[in-house]
Amino acid sequence: MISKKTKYALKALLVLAQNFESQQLTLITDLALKEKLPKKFLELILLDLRNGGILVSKRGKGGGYKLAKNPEFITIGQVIRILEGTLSPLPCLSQKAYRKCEECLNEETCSVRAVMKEVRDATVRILDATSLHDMLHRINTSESLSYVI
Amino acid sequence: MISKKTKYALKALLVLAQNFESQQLTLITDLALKEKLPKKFLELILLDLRNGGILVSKRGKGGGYKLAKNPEFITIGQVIRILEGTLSPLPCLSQKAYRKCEECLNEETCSVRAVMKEVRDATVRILDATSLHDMLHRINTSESLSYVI
DNA sequence: TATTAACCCTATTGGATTAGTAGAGAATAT
DNA sequence: ATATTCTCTACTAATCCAATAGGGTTAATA
Repeated sequence: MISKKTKYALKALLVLAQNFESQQLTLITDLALKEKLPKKFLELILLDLRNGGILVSKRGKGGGYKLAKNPEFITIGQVIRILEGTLSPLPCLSQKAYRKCEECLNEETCSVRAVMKEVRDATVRILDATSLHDMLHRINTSESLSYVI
Repeated sequence: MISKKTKYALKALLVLAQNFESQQLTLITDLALKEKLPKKFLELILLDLRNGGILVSKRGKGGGYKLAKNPEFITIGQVIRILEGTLSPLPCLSQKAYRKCEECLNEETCSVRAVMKEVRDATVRILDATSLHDMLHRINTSESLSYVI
């Protein structure tokens, strides 16, 4: 399960991706209202995304947030890594946040690890290949909505 | 991330899968010792697996645990569903434990859900296709250990 | 330069979940 | 009987999650 934090982040980022062309800054308040997200909580999330290099902000009157780069170059994988720390189902599989499993005798021959590595690889393949731009587009293209068919 | 509970369960099940041919019962104590798992905690896990239909037990002297069916017919997906409740990254995608996302306006057009559905489908595809028997076999077959190459 | 708008940062909190531990109870073989 | 072994309920400490609170800092503008 991904956390609400991550889900809220993605919802807010999609709004910012829609606004990207305009070059304008968007207020936290507006993001919170538009997506029905708790404002103070969203503040923390946006701060994480900013520190993660995905957003840029401007303080003071006339301030706000916008994407740090084109929505085509921001992937869901990046976002989840910032907010969840990793995409891996086991700590011993994470690139970013590797930790040894203390009860594991031999990582090379651990078959739990081997299967979970397949899962991680499949997940990474999807999430690092899907950008905010892709997601925006996907809403309106029925062929990708397999659950509708 | 999968919980330690699930990881411990898989480790114990793999030992039981190895012992399956013998038709013999295995003691909780032996499973705990062999895989270095906390015994009392493992007791609870095995109970869950038994209630989930994956193990059968016998009490009293000469008692113990064994698999309820052939290791070929026990998948990692089943095990994770018993211990984690679901394989889905979002509650609104779970078959077994569906819950609506309260802040979500329209499930049909939610692109977060659409991407996560891809992840869930890929995960399910792997985990429901991998049995305990597969895992045991995989330890000794180098072609599946992609990280060795 | 005072005001106001907006993000920034730290701390706190209530509740849930995780990862166990404790101990008595029930079944079974000998 | 009694050893043994699983069963069941309860408890606990630590951590994480999902917020909320409130003051601090920055910047525009009148």
